[in-house]
Amino acid sequence: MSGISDVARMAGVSKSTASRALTGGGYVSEATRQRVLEAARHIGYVASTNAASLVTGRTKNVGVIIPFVNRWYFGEVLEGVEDALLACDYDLTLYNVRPGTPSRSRIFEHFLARKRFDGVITIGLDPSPDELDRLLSLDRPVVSLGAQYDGVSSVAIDDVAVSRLATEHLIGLGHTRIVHIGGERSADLTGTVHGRRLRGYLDAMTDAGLGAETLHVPSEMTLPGGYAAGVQVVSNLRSRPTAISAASDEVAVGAIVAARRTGVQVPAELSIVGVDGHEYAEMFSLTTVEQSPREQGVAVVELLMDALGGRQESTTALLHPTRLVVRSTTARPRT
Amino acid sequence: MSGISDVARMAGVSKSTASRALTGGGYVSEATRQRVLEAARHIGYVASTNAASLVTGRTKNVGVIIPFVNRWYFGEVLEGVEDALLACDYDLTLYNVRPGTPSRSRIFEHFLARKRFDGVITIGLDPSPDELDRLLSLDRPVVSLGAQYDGVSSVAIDDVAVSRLATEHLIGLGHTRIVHIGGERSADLTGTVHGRRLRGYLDAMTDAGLGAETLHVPSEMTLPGGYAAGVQVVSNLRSRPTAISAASDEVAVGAIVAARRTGVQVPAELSIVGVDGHEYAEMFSLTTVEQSPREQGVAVVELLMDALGGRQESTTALLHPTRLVVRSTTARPRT
DNA sequence: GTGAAAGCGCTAACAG
DNA sequence: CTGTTAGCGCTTTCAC
Repeated sequence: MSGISDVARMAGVSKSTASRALTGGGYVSEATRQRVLEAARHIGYVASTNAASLVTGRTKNVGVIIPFVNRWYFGEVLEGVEDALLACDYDLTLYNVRPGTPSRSRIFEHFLARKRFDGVITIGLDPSPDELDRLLSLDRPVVSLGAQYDGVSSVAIDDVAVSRLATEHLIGLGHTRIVHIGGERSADLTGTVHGRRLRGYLDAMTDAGLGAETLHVPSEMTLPGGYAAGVQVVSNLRSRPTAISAASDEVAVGAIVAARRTGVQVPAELSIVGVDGHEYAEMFSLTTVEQSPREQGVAVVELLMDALGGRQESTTALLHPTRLVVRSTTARPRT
Repeated sequence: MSGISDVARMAGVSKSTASRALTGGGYVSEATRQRVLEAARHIGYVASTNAASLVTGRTKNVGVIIPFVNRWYFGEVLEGVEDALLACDYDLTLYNVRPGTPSRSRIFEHFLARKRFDGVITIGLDPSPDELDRLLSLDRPVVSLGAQYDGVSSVAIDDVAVSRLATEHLIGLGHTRIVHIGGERSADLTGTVHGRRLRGYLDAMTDAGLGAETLHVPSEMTLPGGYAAGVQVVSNLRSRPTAISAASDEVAVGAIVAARRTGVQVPAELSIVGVDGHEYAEMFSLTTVEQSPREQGVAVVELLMDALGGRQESTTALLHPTRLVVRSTTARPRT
């Protein structure tokens, strides 16, 4: 448990000089700096971030608020964020706010208030007005990924465009009976990811003159969710579509599994396209629009670092460059 | 940014009395306590954990070291740990140490040394001797899940028994050509999860007099890993087994997907059994030995809390109660 | 360039 | 039961 005074004594300087040499602030002669560094290394000195925080107000820690850890997209983003944060010498404190759980409110009411971080990153968060209030009243920079609110810089995907692209791909192949799986029944078509993706589908259909053929089957944005919806879609032989536009890759994979269990070949008899660039896409012959969640994580950290580095006013939204790569395994409808 | 002195002033008491009332240490008259609490609530006072840590030495934070976030088992455990930690009023700092990455060494060498936690939880960590050294020299309680080292309390699964059970289930159905997918080629059969699971398979086969029929196809413990191995196993028609014992559910699901793409029905023509209790098991008709990773996460937090609460000597290993529930969808071999 | 002193916000003896 | 007095380990004016 050696402190900075030990280092100072060993190097034959005062605490303040040692501090300057270690943190890089103020003037220190090169010779002295070396001596201090050497001493620190020798006794394995590591500054108590705690004590430093107390005086500087900066914690070298950021809070990450994330609704799910165990969904592919979120897990992937989290790993990207962690990596990028480490590179900047920041620790990451995890706040897992699963919607509707008691821990979610405890986090917003209690844990965030401790302000053990210099800034906050929210991943795909859909905050209630109250939650948003608390977030903003933290008086720390907040950046968000995949959602936009006033006063918060964000990295955003153009969900409408992305989903539209997926749907247009299907239309381009000649499909007309295309159903969309994902989102909630009466979602607003702007405020949520699945809502915007539903919108992209609707837009594409309408533009292609297929507005009347439109069908939306709601589902949770998970693999089991996609499975359940897929079972429903495929089992109804009368209305069975020739293609499915899924709101996410997990949903799409679930739908594929459902189709296969029912004996429907994918993509031969049924074409399915998703959004995200899931690493399992290949295995399931899934056509998908690539998004690289990992890169999104890195991008949002960069944005936060900007905010921490003074640029306080940047509450502008930044559109993440979407790589619109469609893997071409989808089939034309049988005529 | 109101401090404890503001609360004290408002309640008409001294800082120390306010502190006692707030933290619950020492004697305070009920009347005073109420007055202080009221004042604190009124101005929305939240103690600076930082300052408190500086003097008490306790951070109300624990570090979680985990090699993967985006594998089902790990994600699930992480969510369990987070929940349990919140319930104890602890923050969770995430250290994602993917094997072989540069960030891994940076974490062990640099980040852990900051000691911003009261204790550490390692999840399925396979530390090098050097890493283990650093962990132990942290001078903080360390508990582990799924691995055992000297000087560290742990929650452990009986991997050998679990895998043996899975294999015996297959044998009981009448299978004799059973291959095991998982683990590395020359893994030691004690030090790693996949090694022990391989061992359980070998033990079961040997005990059933099938020692000569033994076949191990190595794979990464992931869905794509299981897929690749599954393709290999299924495509070799000559040696094609009638059943597969997989080292984890992800591997098993991968193998199932591989089999289906090759036109092999599962479980009709080929029986596959895994270990973990994956939530997708049902969807893939996977027979699995249930483990509830989430509960394991909770258990390991309990163990850490014990260690934090004084019980310093408890470096004993604790066996996690394994729920050996086999979902019976597996089929007998065709005769 | 370097050192002395003054806290950051809080808790923990120790008297009263 | 409550107030006073010291610091926790570090950074930061401000003289020198």
